[in-house]
Amino acid sequence: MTPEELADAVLAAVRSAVADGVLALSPDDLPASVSVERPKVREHGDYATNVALQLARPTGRPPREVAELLAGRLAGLSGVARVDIAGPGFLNVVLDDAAQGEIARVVVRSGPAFGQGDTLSGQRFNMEFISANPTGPLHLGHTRWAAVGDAIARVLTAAGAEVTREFYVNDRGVQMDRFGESIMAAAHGRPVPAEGYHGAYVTDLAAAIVADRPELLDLPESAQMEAFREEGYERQLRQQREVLDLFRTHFDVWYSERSLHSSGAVEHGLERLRAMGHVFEQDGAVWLRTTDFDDDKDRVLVRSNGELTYFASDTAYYVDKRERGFDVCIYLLGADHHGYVNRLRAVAACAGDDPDRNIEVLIGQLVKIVRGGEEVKLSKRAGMIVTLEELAEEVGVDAARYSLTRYPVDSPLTLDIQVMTARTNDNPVYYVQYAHARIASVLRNAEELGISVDPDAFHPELLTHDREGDLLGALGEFPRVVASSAELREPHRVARYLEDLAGTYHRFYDACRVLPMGDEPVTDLNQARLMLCAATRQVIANGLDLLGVEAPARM
RNA sequence: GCCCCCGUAGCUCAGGGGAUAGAGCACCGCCCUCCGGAGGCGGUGGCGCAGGUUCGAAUCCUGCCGGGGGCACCA
Repeated sequence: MTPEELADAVLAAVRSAVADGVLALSPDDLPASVSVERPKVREHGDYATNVALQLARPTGRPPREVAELLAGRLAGLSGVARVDIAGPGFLNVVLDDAAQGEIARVVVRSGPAFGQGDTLSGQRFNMEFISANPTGPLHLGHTRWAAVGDAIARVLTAAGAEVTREFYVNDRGVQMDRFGESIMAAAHGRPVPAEGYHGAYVTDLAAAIVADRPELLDLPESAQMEAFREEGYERQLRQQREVLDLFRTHFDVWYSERSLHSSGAVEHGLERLRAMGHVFEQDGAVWLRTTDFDDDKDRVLVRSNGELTYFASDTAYYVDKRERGFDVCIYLLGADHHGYVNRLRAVAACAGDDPDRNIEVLIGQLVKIVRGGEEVKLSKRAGMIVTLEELAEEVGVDAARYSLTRYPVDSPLTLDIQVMTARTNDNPVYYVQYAHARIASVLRNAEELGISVDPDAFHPELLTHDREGDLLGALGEFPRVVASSAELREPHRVARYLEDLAGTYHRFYDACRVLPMGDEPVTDLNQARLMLCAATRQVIANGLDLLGVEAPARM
């Protein structure tokens, strides 16, 4: 019996108690769902629910009395061995061994689909992240968003949502000209302007462009700058895409800011806001009255010199996303952009949307990187940057993605390159992958012995050992971990769960012999434990996949 | 000045109102007669402070203290 099935059964018990008149509860107070959780302490049963405590107030009865009413109804369920009332009114449910062991069969039968749910089905999400300027390589901060944004998208998809990953290309604005000027200067061997881009990549870019198109050097100054700018743009964007592909982060849409302007989307967006009545003119500029919706100050859309602001693009872009049919627009931004939260939410409100539903701005704290405890300084302007590419090469894509997704994004992060490459318990990705490889090895050995994983020849009631029960319980948690990770946009929960699961497996493995020893005959218990191994392997693989990390059969 | 994030074990961090607050590292002591020791077992040790809400608070609210980040007709 899975926890979800038990939760449904508990709810049914509540409903029947109300229908029979033993529990006085108005329909409004009937809970939509009940919480069933895995207690931390074994003595508290396989599952515990606090419904009785929650129903005490609306029914006007002491919690333990409510608990007793429900306990009787639950005890009769098939698969339930015992129901205890504990503490203030918890219901502690003990499953019979067969009902608990069934989870292994469910997992193996479901395969890669185990853990997927439908809590978000029917909802369309636009997940925008990274959105870097195409003026340089992706750096460490982008790397965090690449890993986390992609993992959020995966988790949302697993919860049934339809997700589009989108990268907004900031290919408009003065930084593009600075970029072009920088490349042009480097191409001529001149010093790059102070306001320009100074990384070594600029010199490389200039050399590559000149090698391919030497005729650019003969163009007049301003045409030349534009030519270098456009060449640099195209190459830099391509480089970003290639590196992201390598990092297993694939975008569905690369949305150019220029196209937003050339398509008329900006005018259209502004018209929309004007129609909603939140646009006004003052001091020769056009403003959006975001203060109508909790922003600190109103924001300029069109400067007094007639130029559109970056904010105007953002605004039109949001309107455009919604018109493309997305229910929820998620933005993943760095902490240095936290001031944008209120104004973006205000944009949604100005467009007539619900800022609590149609837009979500997730703020990620910054990443610091150290090497053996010594900080590696980041400065894009000075050219001393740690790029996504370098990090992935140095520590590997798996270690980088895992290390970046195992923490909540709202906590600042310090990563030690030495730890990320360590093949020890310091490095959780190895701990989890090792568990997977270890199981794969057992499964290989089983195959050589002619023992197959067969859900039809499985005796769940034989899994009676405490360590087996722990493992089965942990496997049953996975779908809810996925659902809550999706709901909260917190994929790190999956990582933490996997670490816990790996530990639970190692303890099981240590206590329970899976395969027959020597030339002993193959027993049903061997088969049952093998099924448990196969189920655990499946869940680890499914979980790692949600993080974009590989599940190796050998290491 | 205003806004955001963070204060949990010696260190790095988990803990979306629940029962005895967890993990890894570090330190001490154990476990190789066969399935991967990249593993397992045991020990030491903690919620910044003060109120409030609740049957119940690390978790929610308020204030304070301490640390980090941010305020634009920049992009």
